[in-house]
Amino acid sequence: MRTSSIRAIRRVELSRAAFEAVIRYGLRKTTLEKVGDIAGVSKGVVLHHFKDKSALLEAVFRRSNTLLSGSVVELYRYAETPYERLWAIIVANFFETIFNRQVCQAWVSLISEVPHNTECQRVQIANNERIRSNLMHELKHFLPEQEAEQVARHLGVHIDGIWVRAGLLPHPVETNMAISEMQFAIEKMLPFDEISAAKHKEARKKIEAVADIALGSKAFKEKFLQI
Amino acid sequence: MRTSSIRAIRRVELSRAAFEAVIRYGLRKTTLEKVGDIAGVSKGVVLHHFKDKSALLEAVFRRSNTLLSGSVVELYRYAETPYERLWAIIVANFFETIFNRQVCQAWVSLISEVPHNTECQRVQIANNERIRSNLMHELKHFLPEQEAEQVARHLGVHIDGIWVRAGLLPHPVETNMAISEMQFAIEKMLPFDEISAAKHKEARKKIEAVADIALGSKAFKEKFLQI
DNA sequence: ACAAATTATTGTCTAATGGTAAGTTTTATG
DNA sequence: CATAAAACTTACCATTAGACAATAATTTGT
Repeated sequence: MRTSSIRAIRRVELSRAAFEAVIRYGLRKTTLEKVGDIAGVSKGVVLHHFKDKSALLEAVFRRSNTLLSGSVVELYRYAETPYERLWAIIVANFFETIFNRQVCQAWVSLISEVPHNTECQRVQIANNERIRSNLMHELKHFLPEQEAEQVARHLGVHIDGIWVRAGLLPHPVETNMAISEMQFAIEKMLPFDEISAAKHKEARKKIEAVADIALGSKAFKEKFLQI
Repeated sequence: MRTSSIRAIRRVELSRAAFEAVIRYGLRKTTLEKVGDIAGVSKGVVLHHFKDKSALLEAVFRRSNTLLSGSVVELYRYAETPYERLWAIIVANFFETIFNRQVCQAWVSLISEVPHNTECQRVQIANNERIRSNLMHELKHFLPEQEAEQVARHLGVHIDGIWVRAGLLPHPVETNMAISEMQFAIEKMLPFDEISAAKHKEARKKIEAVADIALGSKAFKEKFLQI
């Protein structure tokens, strides 16, 4: 059916517009009319496709999380060892396309919706759990189960922390800076000898190179910016 | 003059009411009228004392940060060694009075104001910088300058991360859990032998005991809940 | 190809909200 | 007590979220 496809397209257009509105005006000053203006339609259309403002924000929230998890999945495809997969998770979470001042600011604005919106809560928890489980899967190769769990939780929380900081600080946080802070934690928390240090270094380098091609490609960006 | 003191009292009452409103309804559903209701005054009074809604939220933001830094300062008074001062910073940031689901949720809601409100930004940055500098001061006793800086930044960011998680998760995050997660990071990032391990353990224990008395006291709570 | 049904879109209406401005009461001070 | 300043109230306006009905476009069944 094309009807449902049109509906799907409109919903995507509108949540993109809402995302843009949150970036431009902040959550509190984002109105349905401004969202409509950005999307080039009237306010009524927005409410035709989304039950209410909360439902729209839910969609925006889900959209930005899909962006993130999509990047991880994409980079994962090129990672061949536990070292590389670990770095794929880190690098994907801080790649410029999604980790930049605007997106982080929007994310910081949007999470304020979580405490009083169970659907956003669900999305957020699923997202945390996914990253934790991804990390856990790789860390088991380097650490005993119990310690791997602690490190996985630590790294997951720390990713959130860096994102919040990036959204709150007035100056942009460099991708390289963020990844290096994660590396600092990994070096302290994983067993490090000359061999593993070299493997980590190599893995980070390879994954960063792959990311520029895989996540930076026009094809991937378009796939993402449209869906 | 008593006039200005009345004004000061009202501003405190109103920002407390606004804080309560954010906890109850979430930032987006917090209206000036609801704030007035909680404070037992009409909406006009709120706007008489605060230029507009942004100014009110700024005050709420500043108030919650004062709560936090006040706890650190208070606990610091009882800490006598670098170990104890380090743990005072950690424990103060996660003491039940300020680290609980409601307050964390309110904090998560309020930080969405930061990106588009320079005054909130100023407060937030000052707060981050204060904690970083506090940590740095103690960590210099355990690590060389450069590494101490990295660890200080890491711990500071991680505190934010735990706060965000506590605000986003549907179940409460235990004080003990949060502090133990910080301890995990400290154990990994500071030099640990039998002697220092014992000193850390002792310091944490002492400071936690002191916190129950110093921060849990009725006098301190009243001083805080009123000012 | 065409009528019926479904879907997209717009415009209108209401209640609630942020904010203003004018007016009233209370308080401080000479 | 008089007067000025501050605290507070009320009435009001523009904007907003959201409901709803009317209209245009599009798909589907025949």
